[in-house]
Amino acid sequence: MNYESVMKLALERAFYFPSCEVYGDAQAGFWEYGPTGVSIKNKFLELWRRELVRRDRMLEIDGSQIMSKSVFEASGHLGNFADPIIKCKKCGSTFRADKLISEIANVEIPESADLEDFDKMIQEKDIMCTKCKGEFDSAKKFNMMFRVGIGPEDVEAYLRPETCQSIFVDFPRLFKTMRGKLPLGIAQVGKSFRNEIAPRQSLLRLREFYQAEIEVFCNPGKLNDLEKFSEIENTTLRIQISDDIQVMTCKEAVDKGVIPNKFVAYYLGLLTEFYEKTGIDMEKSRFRKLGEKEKAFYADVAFDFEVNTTIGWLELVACNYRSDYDLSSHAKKSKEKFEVMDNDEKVLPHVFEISMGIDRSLYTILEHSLREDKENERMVLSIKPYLAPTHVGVLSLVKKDGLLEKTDEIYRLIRTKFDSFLDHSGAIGRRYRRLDEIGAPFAITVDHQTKEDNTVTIRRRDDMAQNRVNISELESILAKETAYP
RNA sequence: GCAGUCAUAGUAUAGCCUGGUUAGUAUUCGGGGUUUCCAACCCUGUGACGCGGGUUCGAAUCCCGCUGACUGCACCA
Repeated sequence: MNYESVMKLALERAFYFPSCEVYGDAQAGFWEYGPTGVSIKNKFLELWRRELVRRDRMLEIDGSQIMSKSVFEASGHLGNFADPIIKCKKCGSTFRADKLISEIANVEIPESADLEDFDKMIQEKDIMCTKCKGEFDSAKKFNMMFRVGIGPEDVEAYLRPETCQSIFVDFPRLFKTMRGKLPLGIAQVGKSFRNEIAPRQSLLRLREFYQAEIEVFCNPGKLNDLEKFSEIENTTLRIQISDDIQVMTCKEAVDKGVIPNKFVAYYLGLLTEFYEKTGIDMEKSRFRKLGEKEKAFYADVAFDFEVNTTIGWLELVACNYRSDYDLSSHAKKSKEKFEVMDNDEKVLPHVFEISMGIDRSLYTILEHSLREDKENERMVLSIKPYLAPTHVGVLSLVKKDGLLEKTDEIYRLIRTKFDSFLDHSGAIGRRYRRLDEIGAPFAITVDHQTKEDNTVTIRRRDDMAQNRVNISELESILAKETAYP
């Protein structure tokens, strides 16, 4: 389905909707998850925990969203996460100072240069606004981080622009107290905040968004010395090489040098196995190796996991080999020790990061799962049962003849075990359609026969087929059908 | 941030040009009835002009500002 249909469903069924929408001064880039959206998000994260965190024995933490200024001085965000901008005094157009100067005067000034250097060059070269020939105001830094003031003294601090900084600063304590051994994965789910210039397209470009990040700390001398690589060596990856997407196993990718080492390949393999289980159409996915100019300021080698949607390729995960950039910066700034022992060797670990965009992943799952069943005139969200916001609808065929009471009884039996929805009102077909739209994989219907022999029908969402089972079997059937893979 | 288009119930829309209606329609949703296994039908009810200002006797309609959405450019750790 397309963006428009997903958006319509999201609004109608409370998957997600704009934040503060009753007020006129609501700002772009902030969206809320409704009950249906939260339910999918929780299940998606549970799958993530199972397939990555637990599988790989990672440690999960939950850090602060507000972090001190020093953190971002060390991480480089205060310096690098800001763009030098200049604004025309006359028409108000804003430009990237470094880009404009290189375009017009053909002089390269690094974006991290002092602001005075930009002003000087603009004066020297007599650069005017390209739109209205107006004069420029002096250059300013636009930092994408949200600044906050702590306490009555208004002490400078920032909302984190990525969740991983707490993982880095917590690393020494975690390694010691959790009896860490390299390679060690530390994971975190939470919100990050970026003051985007142009937030767009609901969940796809937010100012406040969810990340599920994993930082794997490793011995840089042992990137090809990884026993568990055998677990995924035959997992196939789809990797973009020049203009083609090539399909190859993790092992082949390493042997051919497409991926620099087993360590990186291992995690790209895990990630692939995870996304296969989310129901995203993997035929529409690719890993793309980023060029020098595209990479983040801290990344050595970077692969983006991207998925093709109706609005183009969407970056769902950034996989960055950050080397010792973060740990050495924090070590230097904090004067704490970040080296650890790896057997007899003292090393400052390198970091490989798997930074997942949750909101974008959820959108993609919705887009790839939503389909129109024209034959039966219905919209169906064919989402994996273990990700469905409602597992099962519990319906009475009619309200009278004691069926309502019987239905309530069955609902009470399963409501704490599954996400269940009780519905008595209206035509049975309408109630089935409603469940189809929010992706409930099953519907239990109580009919007259139920009173005679204690059986109910179970209807399957995807093919509308029904079969009759005894009430005593319900729990085990549903448990089996909605279980995580 | 720039440019263009746009903003009316939960959703999708009509009305705006040419100012005056009880703001229409479809669907959804609540209550009731009837039928009972795939959005049927009948009765009934709830529900909207993004926010702020201006013009006018009178503004959903005309004007200005703001906010948002969409598309393109720029940006994107």
